[in-house]
Amino acid sequence: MDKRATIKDVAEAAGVGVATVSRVLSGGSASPQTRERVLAVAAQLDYRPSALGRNLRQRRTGGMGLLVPDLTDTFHAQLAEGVLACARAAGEPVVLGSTGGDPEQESELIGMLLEQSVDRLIAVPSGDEDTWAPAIRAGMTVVFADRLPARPSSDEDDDPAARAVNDLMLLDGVPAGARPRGLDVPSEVADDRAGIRTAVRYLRGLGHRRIAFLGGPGHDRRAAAFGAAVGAPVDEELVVFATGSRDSAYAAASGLFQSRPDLSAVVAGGNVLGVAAVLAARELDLRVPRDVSLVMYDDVPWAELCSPPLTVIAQPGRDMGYRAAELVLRSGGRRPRGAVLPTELIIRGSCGPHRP
Amino acid sequence: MDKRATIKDVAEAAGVGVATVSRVLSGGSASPQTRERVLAVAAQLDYRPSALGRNLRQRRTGGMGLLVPDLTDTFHAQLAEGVLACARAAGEPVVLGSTGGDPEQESELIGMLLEQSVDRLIAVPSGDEDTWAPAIRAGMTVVFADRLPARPSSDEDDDPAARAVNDLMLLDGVPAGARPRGLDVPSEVADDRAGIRTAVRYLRGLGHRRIAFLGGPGHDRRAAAFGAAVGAPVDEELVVFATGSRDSAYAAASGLFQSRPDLSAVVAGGNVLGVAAVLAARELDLRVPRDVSLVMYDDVPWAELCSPPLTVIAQPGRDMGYRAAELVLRSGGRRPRGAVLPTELIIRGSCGPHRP
DNA sequence: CTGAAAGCGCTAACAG
DNA sequence: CTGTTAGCGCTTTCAG
Repeated sequence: MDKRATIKDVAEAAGVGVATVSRVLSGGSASPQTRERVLAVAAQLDYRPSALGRNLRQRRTGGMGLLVPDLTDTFHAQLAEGVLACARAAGEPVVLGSTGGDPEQESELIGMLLEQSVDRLIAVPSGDEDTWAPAIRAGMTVVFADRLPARPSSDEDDDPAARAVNDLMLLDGVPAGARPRGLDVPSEVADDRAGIRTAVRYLRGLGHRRIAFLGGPGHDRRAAAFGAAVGAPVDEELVVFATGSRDSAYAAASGLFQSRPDLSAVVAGGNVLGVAAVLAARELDLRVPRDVSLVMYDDVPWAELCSPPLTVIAQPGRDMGYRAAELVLRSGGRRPRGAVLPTELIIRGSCGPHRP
Repeated sequence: MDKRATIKDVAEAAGVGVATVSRVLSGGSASPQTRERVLAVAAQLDYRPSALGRNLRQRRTGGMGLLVPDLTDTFHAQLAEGVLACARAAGEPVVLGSTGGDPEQESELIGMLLEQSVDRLIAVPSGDEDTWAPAIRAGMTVVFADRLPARPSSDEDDDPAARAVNDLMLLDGVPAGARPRGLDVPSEVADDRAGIRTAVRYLRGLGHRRIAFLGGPGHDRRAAAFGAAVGAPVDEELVVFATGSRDSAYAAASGLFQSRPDLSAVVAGGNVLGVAAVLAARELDLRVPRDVSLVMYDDVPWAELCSPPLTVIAQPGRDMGYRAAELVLRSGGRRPRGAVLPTELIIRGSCGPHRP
């Protein structure tokens, strides 16, 4: 009752060799006669092939790893649900890790996955390309979701021109592999350029001129898109970044509102920043949308909870995860580049006309 | 560059036997001299022991499985983060599965974990004890979190008296193992009896008499606690259950408000039901808290987003997950029974005095 | 079409 | 203290 039947048990009970059992169970050739008998015995013994044996033999674990910064960020949870749905359909296990947005923890988790011989990995990356190079080199099939790793800081400083080019390509969703010295990794990301542009245009149409962007780690593409959407010259003070924690997000939002009372609208780069903005505004007695209009990235179930309900830039988190999983599973054939998924501006009640 | 070094490589390079390498790396005895050499070579070769080999040898996979109904339920995400934090600290992998609240999918995932020889499992169960018996029988170490599996339906129907007793014991957090014919599984759950009682008393103190309970799958204990808190006779119409989807939650809330316009307060058994209640109330032009007071289970980051901010029964989701992981990892020694964790009523703005 | 045999990388006896 | 050896359960040549 405690120990499971092995392939050997089945072979003996069916009066065949283990190889035959293996073939039958993995769809190899066998006479209908034998096949039936083996299948019957296997069912009878409630035999389940051990992934352990198979994995060792094939020198790789099936399934995939999934690394996200923080599951309590509802968007990441949606993405994870998508990955899990695809994995479940494929009968494959998913090894999950939460990095807390910390490149170091990310590295450690990659190491752990390597140790487990998990050679397929979906990640919402926190570290830069240097963090990810080892994983690629180790032969892992990785797919990035939601965002791409930043370029190593040394490059940024050394070569601002290259960085600018890179940012532009980033915006267009050009895969890193096509970028100079980048990683060759497919990815599933949202069309941030279009998403942000639509939002900014919408706010402009409402009469807003001083629009701020409130971002978090990994929102560089969105910030760049914001810059492009508002057009030069960008008021740098209106682009602020938090560091990842909810407290930091709140502080950043609060600081923004206080230092720039002239702003009339803000675009939050993610749902965590969105709630931070609402809370900070409320604390400062700024009414949404009367005093300040707000558009938040991510359509989450509780966006409507706010009154008025939040206008959002929806991105298909679940699809993104599902597609990333499909991609990483198809590592056999030609590797598609991944895709840039559409966003949608869902207008609810958190934006109003500019009141001078 | 592509293939990793094996223990054999290290042994050869260090001029020792593989057993010695194994010993050194797992803290066995070895002369300082040898130990140092082995360590040096291992580092030099960037050797990482393969979990595959070890697992097969030990006929078990390290780490643990984690099964939750739905990650986009923020409480489950918090719980998962707790589990991941503990696992990360222990360097153990976590295989995650999302059941969608469906016992059948749950069974399949258990089967998948069995196939992977993952013999430690933390679960927020959806199926009843019959669903879980196979896992236990198979020798898995399981720990339940947040809730316990329901008793099989046959028992319920056959023996209402036993069911009543069981409910009471459930309320007191008596582990299933101590209940007649129950599963012997440790668990980490919140003190629902106290949590609900505190909330009901609070509402009573505000003058509310017609208080409803809005529950979802797995909220039986909370419903029972609610019954106990309001005292007999319980108005059965004021206790309603949704089936798991957000739509169902909304429908249940909406139906409740419409069928019983006399109710003045509702206790939502989880955050999903909480937002459903807010949305349904808003749709029916019921103001919170003027027309209806609301207390929601789960303190989530966005509870304050609502205006007024939601009064909640907080339960330590992260701790719950962390503790469950500790418990399942300590499967070697004596197995503690788990614990009933405290809840806290956090009063914000969604409850007001009863206005007749 | 089928069986025997050789390992995958590792640990746990068992000798030396 | 250390090396040799025997598998863990499975897939995959390679003969038959």
